[in-house]
Amino acid sequence: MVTLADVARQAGVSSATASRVFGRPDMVGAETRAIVIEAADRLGYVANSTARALAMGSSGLLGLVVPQLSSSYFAPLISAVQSEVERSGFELIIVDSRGCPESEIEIARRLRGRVDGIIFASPRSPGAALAEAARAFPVVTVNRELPDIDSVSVDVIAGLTELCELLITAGHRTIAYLGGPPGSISDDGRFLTARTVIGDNGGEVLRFGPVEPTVSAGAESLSMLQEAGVHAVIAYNALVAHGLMFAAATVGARVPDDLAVAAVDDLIDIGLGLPSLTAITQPMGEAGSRAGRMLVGQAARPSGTDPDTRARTIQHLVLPSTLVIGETC
Amino acid sequence: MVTLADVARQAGVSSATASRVFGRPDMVGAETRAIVIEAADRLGYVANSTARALAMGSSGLLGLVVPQLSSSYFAPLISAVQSEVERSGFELIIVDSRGCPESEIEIARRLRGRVDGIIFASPRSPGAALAEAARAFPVVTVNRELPDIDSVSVDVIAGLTELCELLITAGHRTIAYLGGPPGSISDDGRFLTARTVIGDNGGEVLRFGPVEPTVSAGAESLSMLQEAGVHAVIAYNALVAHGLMFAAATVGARVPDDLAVAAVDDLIDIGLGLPSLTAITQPMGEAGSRAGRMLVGQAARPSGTDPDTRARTIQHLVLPSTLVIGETC
DNA sequence: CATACTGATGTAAGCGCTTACATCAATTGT
DNA sequence: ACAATTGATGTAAGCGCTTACATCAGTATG
Repeated sequence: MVTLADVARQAGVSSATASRVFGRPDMVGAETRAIVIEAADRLGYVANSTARALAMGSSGLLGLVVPQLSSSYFAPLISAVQSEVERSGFELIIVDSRGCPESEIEIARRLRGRVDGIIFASPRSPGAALAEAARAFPVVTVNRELPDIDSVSVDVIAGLTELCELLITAGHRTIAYLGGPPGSISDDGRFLTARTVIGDNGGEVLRFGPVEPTVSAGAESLSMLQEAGVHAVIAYNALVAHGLMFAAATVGARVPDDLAVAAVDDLIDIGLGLPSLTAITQPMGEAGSRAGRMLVGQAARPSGTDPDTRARTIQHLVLPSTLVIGETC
Repeated sequence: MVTLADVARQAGVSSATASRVFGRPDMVGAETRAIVIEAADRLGYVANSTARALAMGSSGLLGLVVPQLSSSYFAPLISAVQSEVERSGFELIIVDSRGCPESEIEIARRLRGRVDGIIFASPRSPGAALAEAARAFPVVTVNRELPDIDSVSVDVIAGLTELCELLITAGHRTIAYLGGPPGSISDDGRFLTARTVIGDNGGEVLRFGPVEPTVSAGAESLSMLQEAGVHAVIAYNALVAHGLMFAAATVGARVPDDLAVAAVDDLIDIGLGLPSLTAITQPMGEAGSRAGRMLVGQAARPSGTDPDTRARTIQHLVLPSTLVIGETC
């Protein structure tokens, strides 16, 4: 392993100068700089970022904790966070909590002292545990607002409200909400919003599910809805909505005439030639890059500054979701 | 930030003892150990893994470079690598190379000196660049065999051969290969294998595509195949196969009678009530855990040992793929 | 009872890097 | 021509941890 000292010796300068060549090139004479660089890559020098991290008091690593890595919901977020973070010269370490609240905080413990900050995407842990993880440590949450932690959330509620009003305007009074796997805070919120908005307009919401996030689960749910006599459904997920539509096509039910279909996301267009889906689009990529920027902002702040300066205002950024009106309702 | 020294002072021991309490608990008297631990969590001590890494000469971090994070192909691999690596007390840092060969090696440069080893999943970079990245540094490749680098690959060729024979046996002589995005080494390999096997049996392979990995792209490809008059197709991807089948159903073509369909993977079952797909299943999870284990094995080997001991034999592990015969051919 | 051994703890020297401070030559101003 | 300023470089003190080695008491052995 070739070290800075080796490079310095080879170049005939002190290790301080060698260090400066990489860290603050403008502090070094152009000539010396060239010699050092030349020496460095003759020797194949690669900076040891561990040592650098220790000396500088920060690792240049940021953490991103997601409930599920292979989820198309988080994919654009992960990708955006990664770009944003790399743009600022940080490295990203992504950890999959497997949707388990305990492992979220366990991960936070392990990551602390190794990374300069953490983003929790849609965390399921108790707020207190998260707050604890965030004390005196840069943390940003996504889709979860906690009093003392910066956050960026996507306001599905607004889009959902709009959607409910659309359905009401279209004459629907009984509307099904086909919900997702239990344990999701957002799922409850969505149902409640739908119930409130629709209730305020003299309608009624029936909650169905939970169903798995798959096309077949959606397809299988159709009979359930038909038996209940509903003619409008809000599916928590586009895959499920597609399943419903596919099953409807199979049994000869027309969309939207016999069944109006809408979804809370539009993650996937499997392109079966089905009518275009009315769905609430969530700007997860945008959320990711905002969260990334916030975290970089916190982490870059030199930790030595006095408490007053450090006591920044907590930011809660809320991004609007968009209702995209398709042919399905 | 509370350090080991703080804990030691609080506990009234030397920092060496405090260190040992965490690193080699059995070297410390039971009583002292209790006192130190007590002090540590009264103070809320979290070990600084950067410092530990520097002192011990290894970071406890491993890297995994994938061409696409949000790919269902790599999802089981990523997940398995993560489990394996965590089981061994390492942390995993996952980086998305966005399928770009240059960024693969750029990432390798950045990661080096920060992690103890790297897994490249289906790398597209030139072999020389990878070999360079792996010199005197633990590296494992997945789905790419290079002379000096440990690897684990999934032998799609074997399954594909079996598949071709199946099609030949079923009486097909002209078979379409519907290929994926360009630049994939494996895509070429698959086509060539198919051509060889089928050619050896007096058949002929027509290459179509490239098509995108989506259901709609598959659906749109049907007419192309029909015009060419083929009655058997090997799709590089299950989504595409599903699209073909869906389109076939739409135009009244029967599967497998009018068109035999097979796919090289079975990543997704969108469950449209279509006949079960004949496909080659790739054990990506297994590949991931094997690769993880290999890398841990390399990385755990103390780097100080003499060259003779270090010169281990290069391992190339090949996992068999399985041909799962469904109803589509 | 002196000697050798054992096990627990302390001392201090790094790990490879950054950076405040000191140094020194080359400029600049008067 | 001399002090003051500037810019480039060297010196050395850490960053928080691990660990080889020294130390020291307590036990076992002759």
